[in-house]
Amino acid sequence: MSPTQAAPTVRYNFTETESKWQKVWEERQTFRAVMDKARPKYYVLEMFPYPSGRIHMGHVRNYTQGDVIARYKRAKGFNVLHPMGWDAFGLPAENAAMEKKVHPKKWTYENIAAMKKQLKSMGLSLDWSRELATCDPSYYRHQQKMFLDFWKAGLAYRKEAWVNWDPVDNTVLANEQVIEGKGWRTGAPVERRKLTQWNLKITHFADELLSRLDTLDRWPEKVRLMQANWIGKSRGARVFWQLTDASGADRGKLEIFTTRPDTLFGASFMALSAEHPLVQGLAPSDPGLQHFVAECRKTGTAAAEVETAEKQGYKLPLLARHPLVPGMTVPVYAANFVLMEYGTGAIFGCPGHDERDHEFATKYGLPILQVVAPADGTKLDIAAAPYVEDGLIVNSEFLDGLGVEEAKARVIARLEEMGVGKGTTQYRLRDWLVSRQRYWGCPIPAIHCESCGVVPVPDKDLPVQLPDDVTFDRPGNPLDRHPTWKHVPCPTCGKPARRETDTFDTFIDSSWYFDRFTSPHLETAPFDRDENHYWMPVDQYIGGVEHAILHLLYSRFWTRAMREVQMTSRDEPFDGLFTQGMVCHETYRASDGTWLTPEEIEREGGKVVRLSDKSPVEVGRSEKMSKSKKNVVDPDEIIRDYGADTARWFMLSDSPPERDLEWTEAGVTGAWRFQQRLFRIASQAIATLPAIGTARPATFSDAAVALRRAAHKAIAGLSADIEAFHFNKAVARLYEFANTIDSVEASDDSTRWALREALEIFVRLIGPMTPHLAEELWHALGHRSLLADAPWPLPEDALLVDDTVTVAVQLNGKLRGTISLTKDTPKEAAEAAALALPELVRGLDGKTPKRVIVVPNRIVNVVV
RNA sequence: GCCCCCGUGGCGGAAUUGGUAGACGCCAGCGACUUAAAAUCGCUUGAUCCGAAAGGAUCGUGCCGGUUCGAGUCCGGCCGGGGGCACCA
Repeated sequence: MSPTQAAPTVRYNFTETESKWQKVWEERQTFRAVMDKARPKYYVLEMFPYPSGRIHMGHVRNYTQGDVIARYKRAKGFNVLHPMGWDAFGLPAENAAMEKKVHPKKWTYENIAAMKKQLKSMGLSLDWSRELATCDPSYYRHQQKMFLDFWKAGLAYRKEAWVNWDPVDNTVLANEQVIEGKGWRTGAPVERRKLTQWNLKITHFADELLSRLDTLDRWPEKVRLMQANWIGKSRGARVFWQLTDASGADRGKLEIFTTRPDTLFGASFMALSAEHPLVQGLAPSDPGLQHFVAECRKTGTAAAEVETAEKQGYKLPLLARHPLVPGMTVPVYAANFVLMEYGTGAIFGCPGHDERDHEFATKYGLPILQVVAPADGTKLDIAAAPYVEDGLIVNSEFLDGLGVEEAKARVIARLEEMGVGKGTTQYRLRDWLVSRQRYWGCPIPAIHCESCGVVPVPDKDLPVQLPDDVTFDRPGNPLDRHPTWKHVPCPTCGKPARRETDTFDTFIDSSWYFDRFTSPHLETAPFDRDENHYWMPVDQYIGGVEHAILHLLYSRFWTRAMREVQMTSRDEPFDGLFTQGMVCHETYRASDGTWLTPEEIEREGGKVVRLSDKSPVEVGRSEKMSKSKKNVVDPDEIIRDYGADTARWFMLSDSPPERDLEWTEAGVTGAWRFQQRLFRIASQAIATLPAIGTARPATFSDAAVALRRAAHKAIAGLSADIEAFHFNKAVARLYEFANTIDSVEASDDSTRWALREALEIFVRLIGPMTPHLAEELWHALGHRSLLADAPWPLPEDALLVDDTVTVAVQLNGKLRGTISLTKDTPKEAAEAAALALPELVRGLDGKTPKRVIVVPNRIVNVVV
């Protein structure tokens, strides 16, 4: 297109334009979701943020992806629910209270206000009327009620157990929140403490949580695998061993769990956890054992420690009678490598076929028996190394000659017959420990009474509200030391009693917020059944992979718990899940080793130097943006300098959304230039376009047809890309389409008509990604309605297929050239055309083809 | 240790079911416009070799091997990077 003479450079004023359209969307309540059973719904949700104070680039990426889906589905005619809220309870608020002397509530709500403003500047198609914060009593009162229902149904219980204690946050942690022996937030090595704590019975659903993973076909394989491993199902057997003391007197039964009952004839000792009740019972009268138990407790659970820790045992004054070999007894040990939490806290040692047992037996001079032999007859030195592979059973009476799997079945049958064992399934998953000794969380609605025990808070007294007047001048739980809050009469007998001062793990808050979004203002129940039934499940959930186990498993559990108490009939909360990658940036280090922010450096030639004194800077690899490495870029500044559309466009370009994205200055300016270029192309073209609604020409010029093909193919391609979360490909496709539009010479009426069509399509296609620019251009094209309300364009099928195709011609699989053929040219004709290709003739060098393979519309391969 | 994922130009990355490897973008280089710069526009850009040029040849998707008319894609074995779990019996 020829620019008008001396045309001033058209500049797109994003600041003005973006706030203009944001205001229009807000005034018209464009994105407000209302239940309409006549229309298909689509629920798009991004994991809601913790109100830390400012949004970061990870949020920008997450919400941009969600917004593309939401706006696209909306244009496709779905009734879209796209809400936003705040995961507002949690420790940072308490830490701020201690450091900055500001109340957690004030701190949290100020952060929410600041972040809401930031999110609004991104131009997200959110229904803000459904906003919620989990720290609001109007939210957590329902949570307390649900917990009481679960308690009544036997899904919540109190138990004394060895638990993980985070010494920095001064609270217990659930198993899922201990990563490599360290607290998930603090990174401090966790300690073992024996405490009575509230638990939710997630293990009740272990099998279902595992088997239903197979049906979640719109979840990443990786997440399903991680959950499956976490649940950790093992088939095996429980075996009962009769215990005696040295004199042969009966000392009761010992139950062990094993996944290798086939090796039972190889048993040479029993090992019990130091926390096993039997050991605990013997310890008081045995100072040596007491000392051993104390030593075991000291050993941490950190990976490095566990790896290097030597196997230790303490021989108990007991013998165990082999259930299948009359007269045979084995010694019984307390051992440091047996976990109380798994199985029965006791194992039988088979050193011939287990690494750990082998190490233990070698150390204590216990017999090492071979009961499995390699199927190929290879002789083994079983004293030197255990044999853990598959093979045939030997030295095992009725099991001899059987394969491992068959032997397992046979021995279980025999154990059951004799009443000394049974086949069982064991899970690695433990119940969810939900008590936290912290203030800024949802109070657990229970009351401890000396005579009545632990009693639920009556419904009429809900919600149990957090008191505001608390102090943070000392470590520990402010609720516990509050002068009056915990002192209440027992609801059952009326005598003085004590309120539970622990609060819930904040992962409970996030286990049902998606349900609450379906009727966020309902006071009488967590949600309206009808609304919930219409909107749920979440059709597309988007968030970080770091919640693969934690939040996503807890939410799946909570949904089932609600089903158990008849609140819903649903099994699964999230139909589709997408896990986005992190936002990374190069790291910079000054010569003195301190980290520098991207603003503190500059590039001079090929060198990177410090802005302040031009000293050299060491450029490190790209890592996740983090305050400690200072490699952060503030979304606010990007939006101010380049606009929300540029930030969004860059987030979607280049990197596939599930992979990590490297944030670069060059990438952002590139995205910005494209916004400007688009605006220019469109603005210049619009002057030459026929008026809106001009009748479609009867015939099209070749140029017009080519443009129309490009436009309609772009619709089909882009739709497919968005549905598949291939945003980077969608962006590339839009670049190509823009290049095509830019190169058009609109020299006749049909081409000008096609150009308007192409621009209108283009603007609608970029709508989900750069909504402000798209809305502005839509308006400039002459539309009076909002692009946000415009339907997605429909491609004309006839324009999606080409009438000529380029076919590759190969000689022995190597490309010699290409030929242009009409689509669906018969094989014979294609072969003839290929054989006539000069490059092929030259390559053939007079030889006769032995065979010609023709793949229609694709390739002709000539073999000699 | 066990389980899983990923290795494609200077970079981010494309490439239906095996069928023209490198789309699109970034960076870089050259040129146009300009007094100049910025902005913008145009061209070049996997490697090596032959040729003045047009053009041509060979190699090339981490490495080795296999299946196939044909392999980035499938199979086997290595090497490298990342993630999850971890004394789970």
